[in-house]
Amino acid sequence: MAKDLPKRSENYSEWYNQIVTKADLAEHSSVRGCMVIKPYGYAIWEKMQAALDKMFKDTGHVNAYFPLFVPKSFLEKEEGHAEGFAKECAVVTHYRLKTDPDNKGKLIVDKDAKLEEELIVRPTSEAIIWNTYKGWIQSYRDLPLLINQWANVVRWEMRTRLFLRTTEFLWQEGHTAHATKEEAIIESEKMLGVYTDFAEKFIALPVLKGVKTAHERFAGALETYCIEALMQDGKALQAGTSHFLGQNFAKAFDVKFSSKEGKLDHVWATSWGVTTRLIGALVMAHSDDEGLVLPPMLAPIQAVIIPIYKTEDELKLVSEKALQIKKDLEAKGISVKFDNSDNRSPGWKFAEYEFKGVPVRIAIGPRDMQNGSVELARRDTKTKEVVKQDVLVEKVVGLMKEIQDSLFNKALAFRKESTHSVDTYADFKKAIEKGGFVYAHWDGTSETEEKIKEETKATIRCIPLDAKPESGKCILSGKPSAQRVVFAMAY
RNA sequence: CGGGGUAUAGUGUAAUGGUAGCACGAGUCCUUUGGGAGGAUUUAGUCCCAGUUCGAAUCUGGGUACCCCGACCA
Repeated sequence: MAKDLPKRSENYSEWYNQIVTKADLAEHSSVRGCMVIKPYGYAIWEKMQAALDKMFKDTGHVNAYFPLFVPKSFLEKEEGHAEGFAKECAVVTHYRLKTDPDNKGKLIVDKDAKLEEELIVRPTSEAIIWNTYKGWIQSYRDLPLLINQWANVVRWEMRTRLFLRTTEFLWQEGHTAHATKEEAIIESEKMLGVYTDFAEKFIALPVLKGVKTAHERFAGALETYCIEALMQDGKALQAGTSHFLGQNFAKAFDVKFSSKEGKLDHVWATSWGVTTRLIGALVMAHSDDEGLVLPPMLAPIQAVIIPIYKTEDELKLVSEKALQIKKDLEAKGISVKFDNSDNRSPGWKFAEYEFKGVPVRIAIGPRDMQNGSVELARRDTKTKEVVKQDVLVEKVVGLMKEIQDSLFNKALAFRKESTHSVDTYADFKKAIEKGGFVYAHWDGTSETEEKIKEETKATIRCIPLDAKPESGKCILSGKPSAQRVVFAMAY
């Protein structure tokens, strides 16, 4: 392997780091904890954005944009929220620099330019948004208010990893206001459903829907819904969250509406988000020891055409055919790259596009010109076949769906074989050691949850929404439990 | 934020305190092209700031960044 990629089985985290950097998705920037998302990685994000944005619009949401800065006093207003985020905030204290009189060419903070009130770089936007919503909502006629924003946020993390956890990251955050509790709960569950559809249909990643325990709940929420995915190393990754915020923010920011009956009441809120972390999930879910594997629905390049030739004449003939194929495929909505660069050998190109996870490769050379064929290779299974040119378009269109489905089914099968149910603490420890999702009974207390985390490092990923009630005994305390919850080692 | 480690050309790596070298890459030219082609030639580097020394990539102090292990987390 010319890229010298470590095997997943030998060093999973190094394998991940190298795929991200060598497939040109992202690199470390010279700013601590921050990454540069490179064009190929950003193209994946743009495809995610396009798909999600449509799903949000289709469910009645509109986009808006709120400021990057949050006055400290706003962040303070919702107590739980403030406590939860205080430890990881970047704070702006001054608004001006000046040249250093003692050190020419250097800039220093101008002490005279201290802000009256510090500004927090948003770790999330509830505070600034609810402060704004106060002016927008007076009547039940203003509700529901269904707004999303695409933005960057900053959370000052101790340890960072490309896409999975960086100091600054990109996301979308939906913030909605409703007249009734029921409607807000329906909204937060609906958006969890949107995330589930997106994960399964686009990322080809099966996810568990559930609610977080009190301990893992979003700061300021009454209920946090989540989708949890399983990565190939057996660790869980939270892929999206949706929060039912109750009236906490409405009360903190005094957002009231008058109902049809003329009664004043605080509105009910939700917020929900997914981040560029999804790109990390995508990499860890499908890629293999040969590099990145992208599901067709999110691949920036869905098919690459590589010409093979010896002479100029051959190149001309092959190019004509290749361009025709490109046009035909594009007419079917498939994004195609024809790589006719002459400074790389075909072999090099094969390896390169394989590493970058392009789902389908079409090679066409003089031999194919004679036979009316092409060589068609798929990235996920690494299989090749020779197909006739006249059925190629149809074949590739079919492959897009086939590869997408196959990736999902493979991930689903992996999750199935990595999911276990246990009834004793000893079995639990063994199962956690092996990795994967572990269903076990839990007595519902934070004490038990924390003790299990201390002893095994496993956390409760979620209380699954679709689980059947099943009475049993808590694996640690032996106290009664009404249903199993999902434990795992997590990112 | 605590413990440990690392920092040399675009990348990866060498160099007892004494001429900074090698490979890959990149540029140019020629031959090549059905699974990471070959030759010729050119290119470029000691993380930053101090200190010790006749002399520092090498020793000392400080800074910064990255990696690993913990605590925190989308």
